[in-house]
Amino acid sequence: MNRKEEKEHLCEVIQPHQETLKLVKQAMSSEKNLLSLAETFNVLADPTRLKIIQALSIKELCVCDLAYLIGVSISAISHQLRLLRHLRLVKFRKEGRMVYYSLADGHIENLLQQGLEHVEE
Amino acid sequence: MNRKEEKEHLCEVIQPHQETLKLVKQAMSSEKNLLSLAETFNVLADPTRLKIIQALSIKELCVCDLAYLIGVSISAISHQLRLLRHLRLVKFRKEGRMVYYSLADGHIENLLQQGLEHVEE
DNA sequence: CATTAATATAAACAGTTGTTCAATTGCTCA
DNA sequence: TGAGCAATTGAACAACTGTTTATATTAATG
Repeated sequence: MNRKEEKEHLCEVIQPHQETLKLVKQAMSSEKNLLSLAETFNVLADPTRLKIIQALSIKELCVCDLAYLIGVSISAISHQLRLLRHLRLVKFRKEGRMVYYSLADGHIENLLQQGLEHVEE
Repeated sequence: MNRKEEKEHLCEVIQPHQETLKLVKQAMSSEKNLLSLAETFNVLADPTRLKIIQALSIKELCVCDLAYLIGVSISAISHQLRLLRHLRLVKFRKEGRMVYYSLADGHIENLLQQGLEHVEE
């Protein structure tokens, strides 16, 4: 009747799995870590950002070089760079009216590298 | 005048960066690999899928257990499982009217593990 | 100082994504 | 066989994302 308390276990086979659930629950990472990890992977889930990160892992580059190299508009690159900047994954250096970007964080570079090894098999 | 050929290098400082661009271009992964890698990371970019994958990396589970464990509806879990199935990342085993899922691919488990190490620091 | 070049930013748009709701399948057991 | 349950599926919807277009900012250059 009261459909408010339906967040209980839904299937009827509670007994056999109760133990398993307890076990798995204990072994799992914290909600906080999992959310944060999902965010990190999300950064790498877009081809443009992936290319930016790989390019910058090779060499410091200006916005225009990145746009040319990757083949998208300067505006699009600039938007992605802003995102990466806010996540503190890239840093920049101004030289006259040009802005040179480079990676600020070794972690993301590692993840990219490890991902590539999986893909290249 | 002819604005069709604007896909050339847009900034004027072509000379100094031409060499750099050639260098970086050579060092970068193929378009195909990068797209495929972005797709892989994309699977891990959603908290629900991340939790499903981690849970299954610990133990085989039925849909209902996953729903209960992760705290989302059975339908939502089932939709995500279909996606993971199509990507051949999970496999399943039917037992009566219940379906037990487990990981089909060690790669994704490795990536998850390596990601966690980065986050947990 | 006016102009032009290199970025940055804002608003808008199309495409995608994850969830919910409702209906359905396939199985078990009485 | 038919009632009930686990899981699947399709449609619909809201939220989000990446790009474009247009405009602004800042610095060199003549």
